[in-house]
Amino acid sequence: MKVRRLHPWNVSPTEAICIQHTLRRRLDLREYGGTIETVAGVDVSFDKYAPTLYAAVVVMRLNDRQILETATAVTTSTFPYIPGLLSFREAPAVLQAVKRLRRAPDCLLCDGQGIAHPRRFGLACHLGLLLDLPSIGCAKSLLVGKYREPARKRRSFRALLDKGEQVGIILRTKDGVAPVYVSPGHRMSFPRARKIVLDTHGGYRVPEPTRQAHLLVNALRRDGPVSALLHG
DNA sequence: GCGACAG
DNA sequence: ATCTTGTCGC
Repeated sequence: MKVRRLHPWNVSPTEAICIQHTLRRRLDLREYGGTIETVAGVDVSFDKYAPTLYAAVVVMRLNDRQILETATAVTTSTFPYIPGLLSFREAPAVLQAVKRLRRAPDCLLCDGQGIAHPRRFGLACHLGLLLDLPSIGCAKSLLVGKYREPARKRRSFRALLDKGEQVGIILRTKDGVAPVYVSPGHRMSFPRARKIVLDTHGGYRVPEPTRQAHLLVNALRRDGPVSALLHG
């Protein structure tokens, strides 16, 4: 599928922040009315020493939660990991993998934040805008904001607030297990983001599309593309 | 100036 | 994120 060229990638951290301020204004955070039948989970892993990034995308159908397609990509990192600038390190690799999909998914589920970000432009926002797709950020830890612990039972949730505004929700996907941090990326509302995460839940803390993408990138990194094909 | 800080 | 076996708990 097509990828929009919104800006250069070989930029400095300062320029990256400037780009985030510019792109955030193009986000559409209204309730998306379209039908979402397929969700694409994306994830990235990297070598401890080699500057190699491994990306994977796993497309799941919401009806029966069946995996329809997967794609991977191996690239070289050109940007360091800096809190708040994660997308400038991981997005290029993810885009390469997504471009290889035969069919475009209806929504993107990312391993990171959406608008629950200091400049309201996390990885999910960036990818959603570049691919022109509704997107959701589902992170395993906090980047910004404050919240009160949700009840211990599954599906309990509380608002994630930052500087007086809601930027996401803290969602318990399993009884008594640490919650996940869900925030809209692009063309997405809080309620719908929460519903999609719960609908793609497969018994583990993180939703299935993202979890499968995680398993796939690790298989790709450890055992190479051949083994990754079997795991996909 | 001192912490906090997605993956 | 990555380095890694067993082990505590439901």
